[in-house]
Amino acid sequence: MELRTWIRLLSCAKVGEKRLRRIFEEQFDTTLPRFDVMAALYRAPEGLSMSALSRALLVSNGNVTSIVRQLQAQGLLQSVTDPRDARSAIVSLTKAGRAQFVTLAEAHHQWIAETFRDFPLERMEVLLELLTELRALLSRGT
Amino acid sequence: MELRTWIRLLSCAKVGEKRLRRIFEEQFDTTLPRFDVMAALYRAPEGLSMSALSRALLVSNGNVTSIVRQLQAQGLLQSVTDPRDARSAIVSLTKAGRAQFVTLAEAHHQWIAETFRDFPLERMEVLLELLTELRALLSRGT
DNA sequence: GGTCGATAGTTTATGTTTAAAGCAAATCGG
DNA sequence: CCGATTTGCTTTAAACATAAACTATCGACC
Repeated sequence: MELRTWIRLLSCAKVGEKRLRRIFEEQFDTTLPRFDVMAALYRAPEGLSMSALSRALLVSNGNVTSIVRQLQAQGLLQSVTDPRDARSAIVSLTKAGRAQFVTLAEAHHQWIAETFRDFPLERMEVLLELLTELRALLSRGT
Repeated sequence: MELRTWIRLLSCAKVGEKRLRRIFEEQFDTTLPRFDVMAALYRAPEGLSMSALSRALLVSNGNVTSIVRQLQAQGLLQSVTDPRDARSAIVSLTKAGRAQFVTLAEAHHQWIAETFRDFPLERMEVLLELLTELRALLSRGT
């Protein structure tokens, strides 16, 4: 039963990500990881270091490097050296990046609203609580 | 709230997969996708076509090609042309593949048992049910 | 039989992801 | 002040993943 629950959770994540990837790809010619980076930066207007980004997104450091580079090439984010620490870069969204993110977030939200439309609110509350509990167990001993 | 639930679900999947990947990598020098392929084949002793595999695992056709090739190179699975249809290959685990899978599945099960140890059974039941319901919504209109 | 569309797989181009190795700057212990 | 370690980030190699283009076969219809 634990196995079934785990597999079902993975399946939900996979199906949903597939859908979202397609939306971002078809409608906006971008990808989910790029959206994730932009979302993290949108929540941190003062910017984030590469390490902070990689921690926030649960991806490796090298991975962030390449995604940031692409977004930077598109002019969606900027990177400046931290005056306190010459090793560290502070990455933040540009004006264009914020505008682009708002558009993407809108589509994201719309997909979520539509998908969860028929999911009763009180069940959603229970689900959120159970997932929170599960994540605590999963993160145990990290 | 729907957004938070969705994000939390993704987070659970990501953290868990990270753990599992590490276990498979460190202890058995293999990967999660290979395990997934082997699991699907273990459940189908008579074998599966490439298309059936890719449908079962929710991954693209070309992706299955490369993973199968690697497992084949390790002698863990075999591929024969379907006598009914020369286009189609029937892939199945070898004896060595089944033995290897049993070992991997054991480690997998152990990780799940340990992770979910403190998750009360009746909550687990509710979680499984909610995830099942959610997956139905996610798969809607595929 | 011969053509035409559909199906099964592979290949290719692009992108994501990790671990590990490497580099440069910061920090710490003497 | 100065070597040793740590920390922040990039690079590299290998694996995974997709979509799109391609090859080969099958089936159906004439």
